[in-house]
Amino acid sequence: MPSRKHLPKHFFARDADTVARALIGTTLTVGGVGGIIVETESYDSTDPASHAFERRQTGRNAVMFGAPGHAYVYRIYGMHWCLNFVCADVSAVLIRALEPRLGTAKMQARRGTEVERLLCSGPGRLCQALGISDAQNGKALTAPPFALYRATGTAEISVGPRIGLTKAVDLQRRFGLARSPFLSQRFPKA
DNA sequence: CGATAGATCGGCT
DNA sequence: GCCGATCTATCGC
Repeated sequence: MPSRKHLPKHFFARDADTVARALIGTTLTVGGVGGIIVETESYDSTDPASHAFERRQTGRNAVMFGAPGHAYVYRIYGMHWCLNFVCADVSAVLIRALEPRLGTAKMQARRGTEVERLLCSGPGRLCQALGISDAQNGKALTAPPFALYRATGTAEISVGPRIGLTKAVDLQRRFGLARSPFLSQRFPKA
């Protein structure tokens, strides 16, 4: 386990853009398995791509209307899970990629590959590697099985358009650790 | 390398 | 009915 400080609950009680950027370089573990967050995306209620656009509450997105600092997990394309952190004012941050650090053997077994680059580089892969499913939906990020540890230093952050969307495709709400080999995709040049 | 197809199903209109 | 905050395999250059 990293001997670093846990992120406090109020870390998440800010707008999603701020939290998405601040999360780069922090360490996430679930049941002791995880690594360094290298890629995130932000979604808020003004964003047509958000599940909670215009604060429309549905059965699926209910957790986004609760307190910040909780996990919002949903199924996508009928077969993958995506992990989000709920932030202030009905917003959320999608966790898109980790640099694997802890429990890599377990991640390899769950993912069915030895290739480190393919363990947590993408929101669906990351959930499979960490054992995330709807069982974690609504759980607090400040208590087991979750653990989040503060970043050690500053890092150069890349910013660009988000991945896989058909709405609001030009918003610059994807954040990444610059030049990390564990990004789900490269960031566009300038 | 980029483009494309297929898998697969819950949530929402 | 339609479609998606994805992934993998496969095809073409």
